[in-house]
Amino acid sequence: MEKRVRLRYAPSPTGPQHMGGIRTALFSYLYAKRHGGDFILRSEDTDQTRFVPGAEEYIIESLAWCGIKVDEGVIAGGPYAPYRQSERKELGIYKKYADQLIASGHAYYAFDTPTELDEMRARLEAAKVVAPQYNSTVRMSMKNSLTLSEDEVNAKLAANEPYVVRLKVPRNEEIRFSDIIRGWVVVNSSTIDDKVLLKSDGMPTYHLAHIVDDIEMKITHAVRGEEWLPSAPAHILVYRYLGLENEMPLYAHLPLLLSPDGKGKLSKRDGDRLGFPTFPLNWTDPKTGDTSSGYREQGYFPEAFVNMLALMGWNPGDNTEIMNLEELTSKFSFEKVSKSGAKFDPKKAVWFNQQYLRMQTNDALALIFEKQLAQHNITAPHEYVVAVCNLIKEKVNFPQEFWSIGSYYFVAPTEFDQAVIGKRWNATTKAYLQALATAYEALPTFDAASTEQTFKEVAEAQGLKTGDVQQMLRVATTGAGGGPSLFETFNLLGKNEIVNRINTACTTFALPQ
RNA sequence: GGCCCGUUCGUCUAUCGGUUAGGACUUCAGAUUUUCAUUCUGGCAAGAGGGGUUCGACUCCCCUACGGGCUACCA
Repeated sequence: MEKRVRLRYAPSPTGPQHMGGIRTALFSYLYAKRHGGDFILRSEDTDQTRFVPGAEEYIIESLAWCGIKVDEGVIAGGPYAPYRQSERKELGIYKKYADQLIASGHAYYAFDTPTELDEMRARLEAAKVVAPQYNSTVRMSMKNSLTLSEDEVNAKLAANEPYVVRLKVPRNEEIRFSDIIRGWVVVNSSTIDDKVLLKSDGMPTYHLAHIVDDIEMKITHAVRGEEWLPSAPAHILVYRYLGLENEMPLYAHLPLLLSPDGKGKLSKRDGDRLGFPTFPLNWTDPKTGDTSSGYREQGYFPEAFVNMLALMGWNPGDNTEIMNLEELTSKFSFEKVSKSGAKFDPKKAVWFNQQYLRMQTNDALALIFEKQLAQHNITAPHEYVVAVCNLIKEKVNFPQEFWSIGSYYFVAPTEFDQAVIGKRWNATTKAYLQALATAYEALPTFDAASTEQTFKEVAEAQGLKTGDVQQMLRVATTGAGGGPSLFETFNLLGKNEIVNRINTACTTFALPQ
């Protein structure tokens, strides 16, 4: 029988998850759902010094916003609860596995103090050792259960002296494993250090914790960033020494998201510097009070964000680009994940949002616009707002641009495009607008067709080309030099409003000397 | 420095030994819109370099260069 596919996203709650983390979660989710399996959220809060309040809630809210449903995990609960490693420590499972490794001779106690470790590194560096680290050669000159007598070790343990448990990595052994994305990776064990498995505070490190939990939670595929590739061989060793190599999940190391200008992996600083969000949601640092911007607050549709993220390092194999979560799920596979890092392109992100904005119904957009209007104490009939959205949605990338581009549909403009006025406003155009106002006043029906017709007739009567006066008419009535169809706009605003605005412009705009 | 991973248009990518190397973003030009935006059409633009293997290499192998990651009692 096929094993049920189970993937987890296991972030450390040390701050907000940035878009790269969300992508890792997304790929895990897509694969799990593609194969009818489970998506689990686990909190890897083993570093108590770096714990940030609110970070866990943040990640849960981020996933929810993206439409990624958690089957089991923190908050959601499930058969393998608890899903927080700080709570799982109380179960004694990490210690149990560590003890097993010590018993089988694959791990050992180490009593070295931080100072002694620093001295060791300084010594190695001074001796120009190629790879200065706590390893098979160095450990024999350190304070641990390999160099101390059994009595000494027991005495230290009995005296509650602080200790860590380290993995006893063999010297000069070839470790090979198959990564779903990269294929065979071969590493010599001499390049790996004796990783700390259990810290002196009793907490496991990531190296032990994720393995124990992946086994306990029956995880079948472990998806994580490429930054974990160098320590993967050590993880293979742990599985091997635990006798669990056959139950080991398949690893998939994802290529990294890179900075747009090619300086390393994508970071919050890149976003600040280049002006785009790196987080899914706004985040306010509880310590400093600084707020980092998020895609949601920037006006991105979650579907656009997810779509954009999915296409960074993955493609469906054809030229399809616009895909919702269901389509992504039906097409996802690790075979189509690329091996190389992907530079993030903020412009393409904007393009994705534009695509999704246009897919929205006018009704849905009106609901968004109405919230903005309410902030300006404006209420308008829903049908009217729907009609306005229909006109202006082709001109924006984000919903929040609605107000800045379309406020004149609700209030008379107070600011006018001075560049156009400087170029077009003169006695001739003024006379034209005055005549047009009079003609509009007399119109029995005031719709797009009739206002356009009249606009042309009056121009012709005055011997003017429509091109000479059209933009001035737009500025006089909307304040802006460009915009949606002018006569459709007139149709919405109505005769009185338009005539008033033209007259106001004629009396307030100063003629050039 | 050491170790690991990678390398197709400026960017994201398709190609799984034989293609005029395709698409998208960006950009440019034209058309439409009596403006702007949209839309449409078209253009510019790529296999890092050097060796092999092969009838044939972007595709397989090696070296070099470049890029990235890791090198904590952080994940």
